[in-house]
Amino acid sequence: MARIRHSLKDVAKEAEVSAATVSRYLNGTLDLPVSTRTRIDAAVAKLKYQPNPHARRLSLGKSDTIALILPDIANPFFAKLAASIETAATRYKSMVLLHATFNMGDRELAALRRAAQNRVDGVIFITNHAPDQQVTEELNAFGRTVILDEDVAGGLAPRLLCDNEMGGVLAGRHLREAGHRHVAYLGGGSDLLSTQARLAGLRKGLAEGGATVIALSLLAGDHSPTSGRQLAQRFLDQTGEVTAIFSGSDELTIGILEVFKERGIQVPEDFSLISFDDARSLHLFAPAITAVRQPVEELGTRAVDILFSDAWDAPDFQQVIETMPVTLIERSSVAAPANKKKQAIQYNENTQPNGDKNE
Amino acid sequence: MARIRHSLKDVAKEAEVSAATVSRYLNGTLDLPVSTRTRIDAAVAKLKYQPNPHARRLSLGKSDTIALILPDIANPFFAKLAASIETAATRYKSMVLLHATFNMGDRELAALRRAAQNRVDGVIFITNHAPDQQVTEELNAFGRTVILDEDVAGGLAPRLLCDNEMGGVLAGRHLREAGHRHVAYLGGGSDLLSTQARLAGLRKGLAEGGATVIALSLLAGDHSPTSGRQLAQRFLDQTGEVTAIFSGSDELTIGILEVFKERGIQVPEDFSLISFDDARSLHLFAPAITAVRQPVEELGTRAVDILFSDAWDAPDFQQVIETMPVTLIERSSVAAPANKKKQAIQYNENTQPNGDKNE
DNA sequence: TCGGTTTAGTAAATGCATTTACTAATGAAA
DNA sequence: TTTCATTAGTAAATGCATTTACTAAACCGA
Repeated sequence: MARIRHSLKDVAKEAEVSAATVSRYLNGTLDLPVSTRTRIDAAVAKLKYQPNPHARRLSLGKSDTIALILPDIANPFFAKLAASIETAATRYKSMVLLHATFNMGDRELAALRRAAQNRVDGVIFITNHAPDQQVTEELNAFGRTVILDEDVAGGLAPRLLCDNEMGGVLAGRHLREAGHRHVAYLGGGSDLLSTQARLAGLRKGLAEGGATVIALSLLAGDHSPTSGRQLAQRFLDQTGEVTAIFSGSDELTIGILEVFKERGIQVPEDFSLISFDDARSLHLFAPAITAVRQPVEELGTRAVDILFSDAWDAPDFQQVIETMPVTLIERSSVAAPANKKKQAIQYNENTQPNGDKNE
Repeated sequence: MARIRHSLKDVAKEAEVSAATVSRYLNGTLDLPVSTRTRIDAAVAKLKYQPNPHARRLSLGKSDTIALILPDIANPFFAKLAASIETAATRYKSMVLLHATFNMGDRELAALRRAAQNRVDGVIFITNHAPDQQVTEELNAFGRTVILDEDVAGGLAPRLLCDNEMGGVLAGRHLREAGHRHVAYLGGGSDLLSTQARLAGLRKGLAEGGATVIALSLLAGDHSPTSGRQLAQRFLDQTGEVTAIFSGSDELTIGILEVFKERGIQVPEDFSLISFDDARSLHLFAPAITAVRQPVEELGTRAVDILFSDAWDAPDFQQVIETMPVTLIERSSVAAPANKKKQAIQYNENTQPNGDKNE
């Protein structure tokens, strides 16, 4: 029942000094003789004084708060990211305001506006689609944003991404070493820079050593099990010679596995599979799923560190792109390609032959 | 580059009225003739006026913000809860401040204090351990808290829980019907009311129809894979006649399955298993895990509705306990008990751990 | 003792929206 | 014509911490 709130003025009266004195003493901007100090301390203790944060923020124009804008906190990858961000923010005595956008432009815009309006100390922005111009503008207008996980074309802010291309390379190399030559990438939208980087990496990894490979890419709008299901269905309708799948996220993998399970398709017997993110408990899946793991924790921590770094005035800080390494976690979803005769495929426009070195 | 911020005064000057007029008009507390209205609208548009939220909050003493205090946002169950809470809060034009406590009393205390200090409009409090007195006091001192998911003894706040006892009953009944008579509950601390309710339910469900049963309970401090591993290890050391396990959460289930996998123990051949929460993709596990599902989404939405309901002045509102129904999702982790009385106890120490631990 | 420097503070302005209590002017009814 | 009611507003107080610019007094050295 700590009902009555006391203000600085009350403390000042109690300690028989001015409010300014109390404020400055409490903020360490004023040295005082022991006697005064004692009186103020006593008054603070007696009245259980705690500065009113709203007044404080009004006065200081800042909020001890950062905004975390992300597609969906129920997605385990973002949940883990959020966890490490929250923990890191606590170290900077900052609180975290959560905004889920579901990749909808208007929500992204609303969240950004709200953040700016609230004078948050910084924004961590994560999106899974190529945001429209308005969003980018709002983003750029706000001074202190870190773009995390997915690049935003035209965004004027430091970026922190995982090494998407390397992820593709690791997957491609691993599949090639298992004997695969025809691989499908089922992933997020083709307008995403991460998609492009991963695909490029995949091709590179597959082609290492001069193998002739085909990487088919089926792309979906978002990283969700629902999209995964759709992609899996489309994939099964036009699989051709493909023997392995590189999935763009655990979320997609879920959908893919669901469809496979329903149709009685076996991994890795029928198709090998590599996932991306490794934020779910893939090691307990049937079969345990091999995946490219993003360094989730490090990404979150580092994003906050960047936000609170004092390099923001540096000339090209808004241009900085930082990349964190990914690792391949080998489990049981990759095997040698099945030796099954299938009908020849017609490649549609999505199909891109790659590599033509000698062999 | 929306650099210059304009205040109410600027708008007033521009529209040639007083600040009070603008404020009252904007807040709908003042009817104005069209001419004045037009001038104000024009001024607002021209200056792109947006009220300074800090000033607003200082003035109103409220914050359009609720605090969500939970053990760990990386836990999928809480992540889903957070997602539905955030969505619901948005409907009330409220933002969500995230605080992870890792079930540590001091963090809970700090988060609660911070919330109170920040004059948040409400708190949703989730804990997984029996909080100490200080926490309970702080909780009670704050006027508007909903206790979610796990009861807090002595807490003066409306509670919203799932029907834990019914969860136990459903599990017990299902296991009994499969032929099990000796079941172990591996769950959270015994001081948790949820644990007691589930155990009671489990016994009830097992005993229905007059069967003689034994429910062994091994309890751990927290709902984490690490605890799950420990419990599984302890369980395997003293399993006795037990043929089935009821796990207190998906998190514990993860740990249990990891240990089983390492030791080559099969579910459901060696032991049947039922999990609680169903917030992970248990349907893709090997085997697909039967689980008691909590209505996560409804819990989150309802918690927010309670927070913003206007029943807070009602006499016994602080005493209300609301319960939501759970459902049993049958998958493939429950089978008839193994017929192996003897070998149940001794497991070869030399069994090779093979799976990787996630993390 | 003069001039300069610390020491120990303080008054007042700043950040800004909200709300209460009030006035001035116009119109309408008696 | 007087009076009441309505319309169209406004001044000032409230919420509260912070910071700048300043003073009064004590102290120190020459």
